Amino acid sequence: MTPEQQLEHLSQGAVDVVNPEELLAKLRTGRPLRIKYGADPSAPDLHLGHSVPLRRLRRFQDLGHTIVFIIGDFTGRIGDPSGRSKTRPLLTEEQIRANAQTYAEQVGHLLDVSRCEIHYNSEWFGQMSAADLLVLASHYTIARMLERDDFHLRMLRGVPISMLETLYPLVQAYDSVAVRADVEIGGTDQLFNFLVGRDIMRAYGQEPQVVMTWPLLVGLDGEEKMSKSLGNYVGITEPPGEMFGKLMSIPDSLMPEYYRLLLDYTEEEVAHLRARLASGDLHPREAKARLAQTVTAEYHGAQAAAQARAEFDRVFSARELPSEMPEVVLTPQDLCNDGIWIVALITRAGFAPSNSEARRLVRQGAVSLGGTTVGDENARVRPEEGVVLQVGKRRFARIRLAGG
RNA sequence: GGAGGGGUGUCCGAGUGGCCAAAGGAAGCAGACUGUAAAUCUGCCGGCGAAACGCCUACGGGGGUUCGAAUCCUCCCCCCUCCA
Repeated sequence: MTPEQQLEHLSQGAVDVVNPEELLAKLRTGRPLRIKYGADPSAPDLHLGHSVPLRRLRRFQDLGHTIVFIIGDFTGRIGDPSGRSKTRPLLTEEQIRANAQTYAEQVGHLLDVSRCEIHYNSEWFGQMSAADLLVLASHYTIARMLERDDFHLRMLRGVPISMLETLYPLVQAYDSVAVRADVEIGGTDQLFNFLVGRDIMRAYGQEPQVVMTWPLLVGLDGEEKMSKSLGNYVGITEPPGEMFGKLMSIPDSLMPEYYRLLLDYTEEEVAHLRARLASGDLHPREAKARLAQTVTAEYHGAQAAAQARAEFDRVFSARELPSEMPEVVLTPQDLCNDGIWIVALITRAGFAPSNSEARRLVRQGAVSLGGTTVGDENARVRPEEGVVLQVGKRRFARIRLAGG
């Protein structure tokens, strides 16, 4: 590939490239570029949102460039108290190592980790003196820091901003200095931080990194960005069935975006997809199933993905029982006298966190045993071996009777 | 340092002495429908309990006033705004 072609290939779908000429110049040197990617040491559960930039990193890697992961263990150990509602728990060194390990494993689904450089930013911040930190801080101004949209809004809304938070962008920027990054990539929410990186690199006499950002993947709710804390995510290590099912639950309106960010559809291809959906040429359900199957296949292989799809059709379209389900073992004592209380059975199966919740489910007609709805919350039941308890549309368990 | 405002359920947010397990919204769950765990509509949505207009827990934390407090007093912790 010529440098021009590489530029084209690498920036496909990017929102910001600051700036393309610099990247082209770097590519023309022919040397492997150093591509920085910051990893959060507190979130070892990678999800499809992370996969968007990770897939871009793969393109860089495939072209022979060097991926430099930076694990923010230094900052992770300080913790940021300003998170208002949820104070982030401080991480110990062991936790961070463990997280980094799982992180690497998960990234391994998308990249050749053995060819990546991995750094902990405590490598350089651990040595840094207070004086050094002040020098770093002197290179930036409060006014510029508060330009950041996030801070700006918080100021307007009266939401607290800690001093530490204002230091974060600088710390992150200095990471770029430490690893001599050529390019830093991430989500659009990182644009400001990345740009601070350019300024700080200049301040330390380095050529500024090229900054590239991609859209944030919207979560399953179709509203907020995908994140673990919002619970609207698909983890990349989730089993095929879960992954497929979760993807089938996205609002129809989200499909084009998912095709674009997860399947690398170009604008033209996305437009074509929209057209086919609008004309009725392609059924939305079919489009979503293909999306779900393709994504699932990327992490679990084509066969597992096809199975997940078949299973989904079976349970939700044909309303049949899933081929596999957890078991609940009942002992003779559980069934003593007149059987087991239906509510107790539900909580035993783990389908409700409290008796009250289980009662509600029964009242709402969500519970069935062996295909027969149990509508009386005070009912006592005496299930046979192998009978299936179903709660709602998607929770199933097979009853097993223990010997004696 | 001074003055003022505020901390409510998973989240946002009303509530200023009993009618408050606490309006409303979001999320979540369930039912109907369907093309799916989409969309839409309806219901539920602290716990315990056979049930109760029953008990327990809950409105930043402690103490107090009162027959009775999310609501009043007091001390403490935390946050915001303006001034310096």
